[in-house]
Amino acid sequence: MLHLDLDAFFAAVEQRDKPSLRGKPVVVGGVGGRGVVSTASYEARVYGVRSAMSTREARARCPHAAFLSGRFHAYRDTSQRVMALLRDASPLVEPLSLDEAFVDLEQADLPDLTVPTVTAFAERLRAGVVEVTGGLTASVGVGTSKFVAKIASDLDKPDGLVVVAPGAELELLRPMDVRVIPGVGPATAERLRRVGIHTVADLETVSEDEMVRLLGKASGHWLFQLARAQDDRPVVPEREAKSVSVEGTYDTDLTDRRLMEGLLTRQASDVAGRLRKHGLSGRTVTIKVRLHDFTTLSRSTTLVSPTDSAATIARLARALLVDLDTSGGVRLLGVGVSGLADWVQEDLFGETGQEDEDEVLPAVEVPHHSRRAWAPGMDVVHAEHGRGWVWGSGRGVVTVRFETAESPAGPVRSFRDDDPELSPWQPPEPAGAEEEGVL
DNA sequence: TCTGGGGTCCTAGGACCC
DNA sequence: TCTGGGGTCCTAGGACCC
Repeated sequence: MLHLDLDAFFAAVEQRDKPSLRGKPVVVGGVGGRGVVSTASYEARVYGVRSAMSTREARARCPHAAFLSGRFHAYRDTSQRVMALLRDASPLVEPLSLDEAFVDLEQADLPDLTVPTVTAFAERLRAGVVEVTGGLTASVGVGTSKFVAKIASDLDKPDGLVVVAPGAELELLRPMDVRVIPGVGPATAERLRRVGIHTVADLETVSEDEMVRLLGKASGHWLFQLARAQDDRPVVPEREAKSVSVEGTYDTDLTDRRLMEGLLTRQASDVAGRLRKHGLSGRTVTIKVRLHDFTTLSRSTTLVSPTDSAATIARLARALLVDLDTSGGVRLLGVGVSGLADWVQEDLFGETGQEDEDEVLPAVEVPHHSRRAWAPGMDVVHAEHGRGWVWGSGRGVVTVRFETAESPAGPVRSFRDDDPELSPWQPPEPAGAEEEGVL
């Protein structure tokens, strides 16, 4: 297995494209008041600038660095060249991000997998990266598993190569801090530290039961394996997306609910656009709200069938916000869709492809249907309170959320599902296409 | 005015069904 | 009136990765 990692990728692309930045500290990341560092060039790292550090702190540490917000099309373009190079070398390539990938060497066209052979192969790949990227360097690790290859690629950065010979894995790992293990972050490391586990060697002395008690089922079993360098995960070239989301942190905390609703509406529209672009739709809509004190809340709701409609996602997102107390101020808002399907729901509301975000659904009274299957999020109804939409149903009760002029996600009322006051809104056409109870 | 944005995976509790 | 399990789906939160 081979793991390749492009060195200080975003910053390196900037230095490649702007010669004046070469040899100088470059920081790519959020440049706003609440930005964080995405990548620091090695020149900036000398001053202690690190990924995930606030840009404010990075500026304090290295005021003369160039602070850039990033050009993602350039990064994507460069990444694609590297991935194409890797796929030339082996059909089994698994990109982990724009700057990282695993390559299955068993599928590469190599005479054998001895250390000298894979070393020469890896050096050719590294030279290839410099060539196709116009001068970027990569660090590469090779080992008998993903785990070992990934750790190896980290050992001689930047522009390095480490090949771990079969059988040498544990000797290499044992003295290392548990934090080197992918999946062991600050919280897990702290839990382990409290019971006196600092190194992989320490970890190896813990029984599997003990590990599960300490870290839970999945992590416990997994870490027990990794402590023994046991990892047979295959290279998975294509993964299906499981969610699509958009979020934003604002320079000053939000307090205006109408503004929050407007921002969620915009984000919903962005999410819907990305869903459509990839031919996806999803059933679960989630909002994320980070309060002024960094408390992070999420609220979600699941539709009967998947949607890619900006109006539907926006409506649900705004309604999910209603129950949250945001009076202390909100620093982040986000909208996501999960439960993805690779098909799109028949256009229930007769909406056209280019729906209007602030579209007002036509009010059409239709005869009352008793014992109808009310579909949360999908059924729009009329009652004396105005137009509303079904928020939940079951046990003969339908909950309706009404849209009012003051609030797009207004008051909630419950009805018996045969309440004559409820009349479902239905698309004006097509005639004869009525599907009673089926949504 | 510490603390981004886009993701994945796991856990735990409750509803619901058989 | 008291008392089963197992499985699945949903929601909320949290850890983690790049």
